[in-house]
Amino acid sequence: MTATARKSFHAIKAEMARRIAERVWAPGALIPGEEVLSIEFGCARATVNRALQELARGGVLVRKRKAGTRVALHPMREARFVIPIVRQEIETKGGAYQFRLLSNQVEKAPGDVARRMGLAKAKDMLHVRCLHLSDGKPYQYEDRWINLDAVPSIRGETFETISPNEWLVTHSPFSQAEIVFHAGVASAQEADILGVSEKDAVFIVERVTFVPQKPITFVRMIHPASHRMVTQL
Amino acid sequence: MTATARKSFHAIKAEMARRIAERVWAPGALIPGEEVLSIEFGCARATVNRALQELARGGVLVRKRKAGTRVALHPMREARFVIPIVRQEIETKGGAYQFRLLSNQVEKAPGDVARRMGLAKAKDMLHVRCLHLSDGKPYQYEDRWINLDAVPSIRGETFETISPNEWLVTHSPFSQAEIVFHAGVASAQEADILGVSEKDAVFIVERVTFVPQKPITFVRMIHPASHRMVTQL
DNA sequence: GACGTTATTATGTATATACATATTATGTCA
DNA sequence: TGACATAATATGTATATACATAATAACGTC
Repeated sequence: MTATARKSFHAIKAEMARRIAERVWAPGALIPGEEVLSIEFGCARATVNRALQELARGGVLVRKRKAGTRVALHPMREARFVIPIVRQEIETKGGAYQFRLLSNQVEKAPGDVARRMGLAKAKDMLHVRCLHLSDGKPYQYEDRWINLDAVPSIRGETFETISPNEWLVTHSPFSQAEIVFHAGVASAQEADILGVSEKDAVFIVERVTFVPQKPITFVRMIHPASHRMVTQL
Repeated sequence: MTATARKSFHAIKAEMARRIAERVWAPGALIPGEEVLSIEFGCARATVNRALQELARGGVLVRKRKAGTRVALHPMREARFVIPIVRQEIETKGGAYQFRLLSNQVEKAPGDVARRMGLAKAKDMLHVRCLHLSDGKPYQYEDRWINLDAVPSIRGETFETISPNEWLVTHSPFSQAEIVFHAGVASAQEADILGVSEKDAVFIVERVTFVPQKPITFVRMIHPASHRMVTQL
């Protein structure tokens, strides 16, 4: 590092992160304005701005017009999870991916499913159930309801070579989603499918996806208790 | 309203997101270069660049120098979770927060805890256990090990008015973390503390935080099965 | 045709400038 | 004093320009 400090916004961001971590800038403290910082770092205000904005997005800074920028008092740090398709998730972990279609038919959706999708009353939907395996062992049981009004072209699909998961991500991108994670107990049927004991703990992910104003699909994904969802930040 | 009615990068980003969602730009397809897009939208290249970069960060676009920008083939969408302080989490949900200190002493850390923190051999650490309650009901059982070398000033703390969680976020910001989520079964002790039945499913979050090269704390947070972790995107 | 070198090109970043916008601080008048 | 209009200010965004960088395409040599 030469006397003329590196001035890429990455370096500036790192230096500011260091100051926050080492409490040079204490939690809650007002830090210098962009103008001042740009002079200190010997760069343009836009460069400082970009570094500050990224730190603010990460939750360690709080910015308000006119009021200035301050170090977050309660750093509500945010973690980012990638939401891959199951096949990729398994293959990334080094497993051999397979999936097994368990059922695929049009049915009247139960009330709670319709409610989760924001629909006033139950209606016919495509109900697809399948099991994803890693190295031959059950990895995830997927129980999915698909709104045929939103994705009519899925009607004839047999899902013999492609899983509904993958079909949907490549044929019907969504713009909004709600994801819920929780722990639960395996029902008799679920335990049987996943090859675990009844009443065993399972890791459950539920996801509803939408295009503006229109629900596409509700899916409940169930993993054996051995599953780990990991993230770094 | 034409596509070029507004030219803020937000609007441009939204328009491009729409084109991706509606498959005007199909998955895997190469989209026009920044120069071309800036002409189409009637704005500067920098504006298009910002919109494209944000979409790329969100995972719907993949950019490579010289090769250009294409729509992600397998949109590894990313979800963002805020990691709030438990107290905030409870209060945000409208609960009355309380916490109860269960134990607070220096002990030799078990081997698996030391390993999780990247330490070669076990050593003395501060072991703090406490229970966080929402409206008087057990919400989270926190079992924490703190590396006294990294945070020596915590030694005398009694945690009578402030939880270790809150003490650490305000006194020792971290720069890296690894977070693991999974489902498990409550041990007899855990079940007793959380007020659930033994063998009930529980939602477990484990987190190790570091300052560069130095582990600060390992914490295991256990929620009753009724707990829901929710995110939108 | 197989190779290493060079040119080309799309994105990445920096800069000065300008104006927009939200919010606070200030001043005025009843 | 209190309500309300007005000025001041820090951040937010847009723009034209310039150069950096990575990856590909083109080329020439053997």
